[in-house]
Amino acid sequence: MKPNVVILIGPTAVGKTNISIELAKKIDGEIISADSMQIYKYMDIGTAKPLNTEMQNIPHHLIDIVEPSETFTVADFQAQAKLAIDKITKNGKLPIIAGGTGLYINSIIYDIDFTSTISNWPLRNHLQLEAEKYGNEYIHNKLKKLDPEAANRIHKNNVKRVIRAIEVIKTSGEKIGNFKNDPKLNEDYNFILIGLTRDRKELYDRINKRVDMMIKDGLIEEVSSLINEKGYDKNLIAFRGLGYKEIIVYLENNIDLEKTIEILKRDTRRYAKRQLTWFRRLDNVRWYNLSEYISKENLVCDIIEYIERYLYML
RNA sequence: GCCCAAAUAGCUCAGUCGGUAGAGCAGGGGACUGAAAAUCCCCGUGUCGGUGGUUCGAUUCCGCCUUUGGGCA
Repeated sequence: MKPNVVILIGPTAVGKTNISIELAKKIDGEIISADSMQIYKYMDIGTAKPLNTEMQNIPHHLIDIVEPSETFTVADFQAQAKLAIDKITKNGKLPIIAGGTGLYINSIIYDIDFTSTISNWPLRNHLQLEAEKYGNEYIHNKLKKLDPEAANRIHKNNVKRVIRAIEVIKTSGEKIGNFKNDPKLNEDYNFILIGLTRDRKELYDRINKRVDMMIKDGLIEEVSSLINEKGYDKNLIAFRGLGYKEIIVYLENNIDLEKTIEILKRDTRRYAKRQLTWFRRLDNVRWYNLSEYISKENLVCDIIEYIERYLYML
């Protein structure tokens, strides 16, 4: 008997946190966060982490698990999420993976093997410098010689991915996989995919309001305390997240706060759009448009009905 | 009340020596296998304020009207 796993996806600010907790209460579930920023400790306001009061005693996994200075990757997420699924299942509970990081979701629902393609930061940095020195074309040509298919697929300006493709073939001898042509589903679990969305205008409205709330709740103080009091390097990968990178620029350059807030709102809107693009592509997702629901209760009822029907059919 | 200027994409504006128009921003679509809240690619038809006139032809020139700035009373 394969474990059942509910996967709850949707763009930022759609209302995932709230729905996931309501759902968990009703179906005796535990939540696994699939969020590349909420894994970091001390980054609370900017990542819109659920408050303890919001969680209502529902266990949450993979939140606050590493320091901002630590590196954490999809591979780490995949390994830990799978452990969490097994643990929750063993306890007789239903795992609910909820989050907006598309790559993390893919790492669970598709059978992606990360064991042989380790990362090599010195090589990455070296290639990065080469790209800056000799141009994007230069390292793209380099990839063309090593892995023509990957070079064909990856745009030359997407330096980050060109570098990763070179890294993979150099460290493992294997070519980087092609998700598109080979989407093998992970057969170890039964996935029930649930997508949350809203009318675009309403979603953007919620994003704008949430950014205003974050500022009111002390986002600026959070960022400055991480850097000035806790002493974290402002160049950390963790601080490339939304809300952190914009506020760091603001604190350093003394630019207009209104302007900073506008940029943060815009960047968050664009992020939500990218998330929707990512999730739209997944098959077998049951979508719910929250703009069409009058109450949260109705929505949760519908979702539960769908889950039950799904499990019954197995 | 009089004089001057402006009115063009959602916004800010450019432009057409008369042959129905293009930038930035906003916005939209897409890609995605160890940084992913990252990274990257593609997308511009709009009664050129309204209405008459001149003209083969007006968004462009002229008149009037409307609105918005500014100035003079």
